[in-house]
Amino acid sequence: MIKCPFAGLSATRAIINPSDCLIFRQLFWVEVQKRQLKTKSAPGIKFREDPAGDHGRSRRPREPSEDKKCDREAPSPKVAKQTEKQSVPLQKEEATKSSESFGHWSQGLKTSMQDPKMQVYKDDKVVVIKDKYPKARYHWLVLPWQTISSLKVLRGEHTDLLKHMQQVAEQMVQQCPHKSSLRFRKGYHAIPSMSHVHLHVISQDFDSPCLKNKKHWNSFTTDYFIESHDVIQMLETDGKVAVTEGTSELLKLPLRCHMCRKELPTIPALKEHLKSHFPS
DNA sequence: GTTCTAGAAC
DNA sequence: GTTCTAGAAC
Repeated sequence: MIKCPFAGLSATRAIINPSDCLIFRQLFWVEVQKRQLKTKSAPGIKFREDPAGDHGRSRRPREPSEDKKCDREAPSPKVAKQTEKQSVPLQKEEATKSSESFGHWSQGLKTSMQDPKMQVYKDDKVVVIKDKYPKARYHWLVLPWQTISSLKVLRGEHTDLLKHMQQVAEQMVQQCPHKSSLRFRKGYHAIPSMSHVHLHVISQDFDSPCLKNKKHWNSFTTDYFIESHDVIQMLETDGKVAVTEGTSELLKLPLRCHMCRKELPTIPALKEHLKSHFPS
């Protein structure tokens, strides 16, 4: 049995065949639309201002449990709220086996994807969570339940799974209330910091206080970001994903606007420049 | 991945 | 003097 992720839809369903999944998904998308429209402030989405006005620059001792989420509120449980532990299909047990690996920061996605409060969509193959530190107005991660550490271990047999991830990613775009005014990209970081394969679905405004440095910027605006379509194509033609040597050097490139290619000297200057392309 | 901070850049 | 970055630590 799997629990419906919506507070307002508390009925449980057993996912026993694909048509059940479809019904479940339809309920999901309807609910997401309703809730996003209800909570949205038109026309643009404003990030909450840092109450201290210092954008996290204040110096104070770090507490282990602290989780500032780059000066924003905690991820809203509005979209997907679950109060009961659910059974998770496929390889959860396998992932849980190595419990000590969950402690390290690089394993954080494995923890987040299992957290019902983080999940905005799930089916028998994948789960979608909001990026904990979104680098744009909309930034989701699509993750397979199957434990796949990185692009390096992907083989031809994973092609269908990656196609499904891309399909779900596109559904996330389509349910976005601002899809007509924003451009989205779907892709993978060539050399991700976090373990567990994850597909980024990110709006191209890059309007976020969590976008703070050159690495953030270049990881989404250079070839460090590999289109989902290209990864799938590599798997189909070569049976593996080739990451070009020297890709990590792309992170050090000068800051360049992804819209007009103008080079900007600093992150603050870049952010100011982006306002001309994406007025709030 | 993020936070923190020394020191570079202005 | 302040702003900003880069790299260590986590």
